Amino acid sequence: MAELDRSGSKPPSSTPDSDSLLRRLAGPSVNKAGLAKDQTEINRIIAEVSKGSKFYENEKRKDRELTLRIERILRLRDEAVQGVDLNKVEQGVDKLIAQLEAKRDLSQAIVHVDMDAFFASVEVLDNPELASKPFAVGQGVVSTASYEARKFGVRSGMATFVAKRLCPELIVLPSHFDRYSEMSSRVMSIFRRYDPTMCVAGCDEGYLNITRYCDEHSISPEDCVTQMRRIVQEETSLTVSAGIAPNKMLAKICSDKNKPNGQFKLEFEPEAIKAFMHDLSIRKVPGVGRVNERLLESIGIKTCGDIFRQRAVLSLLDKQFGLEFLLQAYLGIASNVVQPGQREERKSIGAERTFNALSDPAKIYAKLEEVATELEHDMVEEGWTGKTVTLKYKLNTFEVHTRAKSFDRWISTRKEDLFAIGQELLKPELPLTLRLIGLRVTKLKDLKAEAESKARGIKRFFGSASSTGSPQKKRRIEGPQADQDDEDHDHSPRLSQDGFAISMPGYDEDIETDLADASASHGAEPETSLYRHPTAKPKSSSGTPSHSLLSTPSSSKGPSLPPSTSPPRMGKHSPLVLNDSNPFGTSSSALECPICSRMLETDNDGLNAHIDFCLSKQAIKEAQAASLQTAVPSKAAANAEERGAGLLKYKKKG
DNA sequence: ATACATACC
DNA sequence: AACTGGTATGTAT
Repeated sequence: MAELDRSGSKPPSSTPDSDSLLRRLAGPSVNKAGLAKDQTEINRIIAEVSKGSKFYENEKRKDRELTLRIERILRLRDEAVQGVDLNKVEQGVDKLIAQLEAKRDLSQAIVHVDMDAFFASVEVLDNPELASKPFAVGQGVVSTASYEARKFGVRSGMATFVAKRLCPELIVLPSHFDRYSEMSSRVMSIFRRYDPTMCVAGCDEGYLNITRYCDEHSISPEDCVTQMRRIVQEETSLTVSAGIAPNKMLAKICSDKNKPNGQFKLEFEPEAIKAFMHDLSIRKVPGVGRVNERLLESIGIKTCGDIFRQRAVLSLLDKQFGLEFLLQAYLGIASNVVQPGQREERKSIGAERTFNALSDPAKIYAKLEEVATELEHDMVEEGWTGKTVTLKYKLNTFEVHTRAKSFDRWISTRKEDLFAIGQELLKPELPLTLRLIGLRVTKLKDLKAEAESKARGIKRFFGSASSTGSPQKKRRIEGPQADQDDEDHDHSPRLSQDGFAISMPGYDEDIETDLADASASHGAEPETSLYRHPTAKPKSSSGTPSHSLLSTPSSSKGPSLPPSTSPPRMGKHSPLVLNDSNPFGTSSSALECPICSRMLETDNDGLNAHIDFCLSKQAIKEAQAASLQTAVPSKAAANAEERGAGLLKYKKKG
């Protein structure tokens, strides 16, 4: 039954257990450093262990679909090539190549740093006995395997029961996210000594531009990185690998070259770079995963050098492969812009949870509510709202589906409302057996930025010019959309700033018990219900400035909407009784905050700082309060629909 | 606008 | 038995 498909060029007939399926099952991070066992043997064991499981069947399905897709592409290619002068096509591509080449910039020294087996290394710090033992971090799924475990074929992303089969001695540890987070911050702060504007890419990686540091310290990039890695090891006992190259893509590929505890510098010469890329597996290019690897392989592309050889076909199939992206990979050209991830770049926020398959709607809704609670927490904590809610669910067969709904108002972030929207999306699908449910909000609006700009406005109103030198306003020109990067097609991951999911057990807020009908819970919610999450941390006030507005959408991005907002409801206490005769005077001892009316032992600067803080909290609350009236109607409508006895009922299954 | 797939850590 | 979670992006319709 397990006949391997050894044909190179013809459409592979997807035998069960085809080569590609075995590779698929082996997980995304084969090709990673450190294996000893024969990979085909490993693949065999993995397939054997997974056989018959739902997961396995789903992988088989996806593999079949991929095979069909390849057949389609090959047909497309054969048609496209008909009666075409391939030389002409190549000439066209060569022009494009020349244009790309002209953009090559070798002036910046970019470093990609990557901590070695990060979670595992931290575990060793906390329990040295683990060193030299095969172990893995992560419960159901391996997050990180120790190098010892990797020798057995244990990989991140692998189910732990499979890993156990590959390595019966394997020790499986739970994750300790707080520890990783702490160590991550410590290491990152060392990196920042070399480039204060470094870009953190997940909890164990980052990009630095060390050009300036090297200039100022008259040190070579290699020595700089050697020193940096040594300091990390001295100060944290963690090891880091690094790649040094003229851009982010190359640096990332290079950091993998001498993986545990090593570094690699690429020559800053076009010829050296092209030679480096020429024999490199296409799979090493960030953005080319297993699927694209197989797609490209089907048209004869395994290495980056092959991109050039097949440029005519790629040009004809530009739509499916992305010619320019691949040519840049072939040339080793990519962005060298290194910036800290910007808050305003965030595109979505969500939460999801996997559980043992459930069919009972009540239980499914309970899970949905958990997820809504978690999402509310994150959205409030981080100050976001948005306009589109997407429900995601995974059947017990591992098939994934999504259902989305957009609003023309900013949605409420109350868990009851998120839950109601999710319920509305899920209900019509219902008789289902699910193993995962999730909610995600997109079309975001940054309530913190808004709050702060509001704070600025109010401050101005109070005349607190405070020339005496209150906290520098980081004036940041927003007017003319300053140049923007003219070529930062950044394909590199821009992952969560702190890198960690907050899915820790223990903060589950009380789950309200209205599973069936969320409408019960809102009507007369006292305003104070918005004041949950009193755990506001004072850190927030330092953030970035920005512009105004809240709630009503009008133009979703318009920078300068007039604050049609009601002035902060400081109402009751508004009289700003500052000090006797000198309302805006400089130094005084006891000042009353006009917002929260607390008496503060501070001077004017201190008061201003406090007002900033107070207003930003206040504005967030108001924004959320304002949006409360928003999403609710949709739910009301949904209820109306249901009650409306069959006028417009959702299609019920079965 | 929505659904789905792919990728990355 | 058992196969994550969060975010971004591209493509098709």
